[in-house]
Amino acid sequence: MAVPKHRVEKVLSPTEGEPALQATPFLPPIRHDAPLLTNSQRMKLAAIATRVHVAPRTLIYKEDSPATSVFINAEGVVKAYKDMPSGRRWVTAFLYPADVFGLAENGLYVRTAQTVTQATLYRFNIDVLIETLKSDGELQFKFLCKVTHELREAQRQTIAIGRRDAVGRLAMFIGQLERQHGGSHDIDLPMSRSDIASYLGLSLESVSRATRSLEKRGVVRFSGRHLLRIVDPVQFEKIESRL
Amino acid sequence: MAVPKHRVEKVLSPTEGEPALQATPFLPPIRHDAPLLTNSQRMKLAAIATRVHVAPRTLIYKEDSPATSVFINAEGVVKAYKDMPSGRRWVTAFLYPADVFGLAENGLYVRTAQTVTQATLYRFNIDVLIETLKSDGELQFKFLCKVTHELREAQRQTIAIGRRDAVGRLAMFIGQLERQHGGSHDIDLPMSRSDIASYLGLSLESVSRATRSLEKRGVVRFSGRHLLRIVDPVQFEKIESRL
DNA sequence: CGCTAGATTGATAAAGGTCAATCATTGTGG
DNA sequence: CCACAATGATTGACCTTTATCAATCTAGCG
Repeated sequence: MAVPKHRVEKVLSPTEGEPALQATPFLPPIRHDAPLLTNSQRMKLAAIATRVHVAPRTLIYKEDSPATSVFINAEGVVKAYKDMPSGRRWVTAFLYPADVFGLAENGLYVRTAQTVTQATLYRFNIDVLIETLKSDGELQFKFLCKVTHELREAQRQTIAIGRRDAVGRLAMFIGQLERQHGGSHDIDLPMSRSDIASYLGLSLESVSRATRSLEKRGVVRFSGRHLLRIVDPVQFEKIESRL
Repeated sequence: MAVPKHRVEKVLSPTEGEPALQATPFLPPIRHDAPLLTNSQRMKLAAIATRVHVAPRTLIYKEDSPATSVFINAEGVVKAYKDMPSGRRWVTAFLYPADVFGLAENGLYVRTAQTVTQATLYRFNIDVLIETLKSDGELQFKFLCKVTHELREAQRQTIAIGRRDAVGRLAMFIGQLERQHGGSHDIDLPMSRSDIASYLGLSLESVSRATRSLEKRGVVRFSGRHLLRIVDPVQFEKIESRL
């Protein structure tokens, strides 16, 4: 990560309960809200990480550049995207707190990562992290669970994208965010309509029409462009899961 | 896996070079064809696995059933799918040799898995595998690389699905298979058109029209319904990567 | 040799993409 | 504090593309 002139990156000291990983493990016990990492594992990770604070819209790394770091998000939203030759942009993932990102392929980053909101990140040197994981089977297993979890989420997103109707795609996206917010019906959409469109494989006009449609039907209600409430959860669920 | 009357499953002894895992690791050296696992790692895995042979169209496990095994494919093609409430079926992945599948979520399988062709599988007891991985950081790291690799592939598929045009989606699918076959321009499509449609989020009619279109344009040539050759790789590449 | 599941082809209608104009919001400088 | 610029969002008209429904065809297989 380049450090620009006006210092968008600040190094901070580690904090209680961080870094965290969110995942549904292979085997029970369930506890969706239970932290995946133990306290001592968090401390072990914190000891080899740098905790940094980054401003909104900051580039974290670029596609195809040499990968030196792996990140765990502690606070804020980050987007990972790929710019296609045509000029079209694909947002492949939004990273929320307790998400890992920056896993390289053959020493290079696969996507470009950029903050959406301001964010707090734990940055790991990739070699140090790999060595730490190899020498601690229990800790590495947590990472294995996490990546598997993200694989399943990616496949779920594929299903969402495969839907033909824009309203359905948007509903699935909102549903993801709802779960992210711990099931609250008040949901924050920090990203732009254009980012949502790039994520859902829609034109931004379609996203706009879809939000409008949900609002008109009385399913959701917007307060400004980035805050919404699901006012008819039953109807919402029906739209979300209708395939 | 239920063992039916006419014995679709046969237990065999391990074979040289198996089980294998295919993945591009985090860091170089590259070598796409290089095996991820060392000989001794393969032997270690073979020692805790059962090698089974299964007939075409055999159900391996069902969605939401208790997960007891993890599988590594050694030979043949397996599909993983989910049946939606509407009756629509989503094929989320085709598993080829050196692919892992059956990674559970909270003790339950996430998809249904079924052989497309006849297949040879290495079956692991999930508890035994987890213990083995936890106690061998190097081996577990190979699995971490593999799952990360599959995560990236899943995201690439999402991009493919996001394309609007049927011909483009099909081209990306054929491109995947081409890479799977080690870059040969002669490609085997063992799955049905209907499976391809479910995988690409298209109607099977659209898949049919798309194959027809590619053939008419002289980009590919079919020999029967399950064998094709890319006769114009330049044109093919153009269609595949046009976004 | 006919039967059956899978595949192809055709006609129609629905849905989103695209282009273009307008509106809203945020941030900036006077 | 306000006016204005600039970016982002919305709306409308039109067009392209695919899903759907229906009929027909083909390849395996008993």
